[in-house]
Amino acid sequence: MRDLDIAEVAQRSGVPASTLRFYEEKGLIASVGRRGLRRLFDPVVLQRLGLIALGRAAGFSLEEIALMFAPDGRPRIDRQKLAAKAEELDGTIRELTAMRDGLRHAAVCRSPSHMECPTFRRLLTAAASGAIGARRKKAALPKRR
Amino acid sequence: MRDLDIAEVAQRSGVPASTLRFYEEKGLIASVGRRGLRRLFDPVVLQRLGLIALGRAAGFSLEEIALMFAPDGRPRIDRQKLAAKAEELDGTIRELTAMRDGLRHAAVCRSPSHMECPTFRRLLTAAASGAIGARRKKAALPKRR
DNA sequence: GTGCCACTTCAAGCCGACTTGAGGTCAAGC
DNA sequence: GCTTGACCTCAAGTCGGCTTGAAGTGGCAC
Repeated sequence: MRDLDIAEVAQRSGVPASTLRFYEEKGLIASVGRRGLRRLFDPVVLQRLGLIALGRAAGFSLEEIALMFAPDGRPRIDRQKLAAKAEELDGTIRELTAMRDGLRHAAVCRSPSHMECPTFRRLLTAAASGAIGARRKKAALPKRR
Repeated sequence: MRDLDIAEVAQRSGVPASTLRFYEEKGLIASVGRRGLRRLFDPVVLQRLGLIALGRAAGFSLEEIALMFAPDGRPRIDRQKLAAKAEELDGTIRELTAMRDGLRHAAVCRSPSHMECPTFRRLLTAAASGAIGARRKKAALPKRR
């Protein structure tokens, strides 16, 4: 397949051109050349963008993701890091599950005020102790066209 | 109990003084007066900080949390919002669970490269489709002294 | 050959939740 | 009464991941 210009990559990947330039600047992707000023990308960049999206979804930072590609551009995915991230996710899942159940209870609880509900108060204690202190970003909805 | 100065509140709550001032500015907490320049807080602020921590842990923004207190300062917690947040968490939990399982598999997978592993490729597809696009913040470790 | 306009660069802006720093004040202990 | 230093204010900085805007360029259709 022939090389793609940035608009084509954007269209096929769903990643905005501005983000592609940003990723190139950060060394996450590379263009194979130019036609005039315009970047040309090898179609293989699409797979790479997929890996980047996966890494982001798994909670890796762009910097961490960058380290997962060898200088030659081949993925060099570290199984230990994957396992560590899986463990991290597992912890987060447990916290979120506790929080979800607590919220669900609080939402239907018949105590006159939340302050009098033991379940709510347990949540409060847990939050104060930092046991469920994970701060999460809102899911940044992928802008699919 | 007598009023507390900001250092006492910080110490008892684990919330830095700078954050307490910030929260006051945002209307999340209020001081009851001053001794000279220094803020004095009613001890009830500690409970309030607990609620704020809980809200943050549940994924509410400071702005949303501010709306959960009536002008008189009493919590006015909306059961619908709690239920909605619980649903949101539930979705996140499902995504994270899929991701965790995928990562775990990828970490032990015997395929020569991740690209040849069907499980990994499935994850890739899911991430690309936005089905698991939740971006989460790292848990901001509570600075307990 | 010339006009269009999608691309280019570079700097700056944005978001949320705070933190940091400079410079000022004042209650309390000596 | 004077020093001390913990507090005060206000502005600016930080972090990550992008987006936006102004000003420039050059390939391609006509």
